[in-house]
Amino acid sequence: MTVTAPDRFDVVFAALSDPTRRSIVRRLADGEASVLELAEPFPISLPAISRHLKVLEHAGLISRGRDGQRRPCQLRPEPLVEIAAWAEHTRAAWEGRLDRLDAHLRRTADRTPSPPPLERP
Amino acid sequence: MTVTAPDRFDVVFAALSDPTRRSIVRRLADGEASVLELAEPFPISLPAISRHLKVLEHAGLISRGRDGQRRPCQLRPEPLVEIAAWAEHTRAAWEGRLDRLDAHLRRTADRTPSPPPLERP
DNA sequence: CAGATACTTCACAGTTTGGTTATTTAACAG
DNA sequence: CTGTTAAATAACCAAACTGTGAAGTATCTG
Repeated sequence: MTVTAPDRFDVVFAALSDPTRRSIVRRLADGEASVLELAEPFPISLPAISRHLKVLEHAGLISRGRDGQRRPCQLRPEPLVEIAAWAEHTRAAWEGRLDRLDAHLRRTADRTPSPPPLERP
Repeated sequence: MTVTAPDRFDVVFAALSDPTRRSIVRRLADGEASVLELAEPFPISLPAISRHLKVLEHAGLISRGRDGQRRPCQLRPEPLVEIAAWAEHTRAAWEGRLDRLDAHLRRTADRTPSPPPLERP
């Protein structure tokens, strides 16, 4: 049983690759907001915002409610946690490599005064 | 001076939005590899891999050396750290919100048996 | 009912992306 | 120099993405 969903990563990373959408996500971290409120800072049309929101929703990064004629958006942090874990896990695997561990030990374990970068003629 | 580069996030998230490229990144976490070695698991052409690698390089996720006629690729973990930090920071901001803190306290602090969702006729 | 407000959906245009095959460059092996 | 291997580049194509303005839907307001 996998802890992380199969391939929502595709759509989550894709969703976050757009600056407008990242900005919206950051905005929603401060609390829910309506579509118009979210659109306000951006110089693009409302339909464009609407589609950005659909992308974010499809990625599981937001959920939308209904409050009268407004459709308030809420951040859903789970995908953020998942991608952070993925990135961290990958970095950790990289850091755990023997060769790099080796290099790291060489740099830190003894106090040899940092071997000069082997100047070439 | 900013620690994180201005908008490499666009290109980093975009780079990671492709499953082939994520797979390559994971592979490189286990150590450097040549283009042919990286291409081996995938059913796509070598030029396609080459372009994937260019995308990853442009995102700062890999660097490439030269060893004879091979061009070994190496993972560069910095962007991974940056996006993990971004995601975590965003999640932390969300979690820090008063309303959610409030809700959280209501759920945990006292032991009221979860008020039924206010059924509507 | 007739607006007005808050969005969403539609139809279209320009750009980007991910793949292909064919060609080219670089380094090694005889 | 010749051939082979590793990889990059060029030219092209179909699909997906991001924007637009116009029209449609849903909810409040009078």
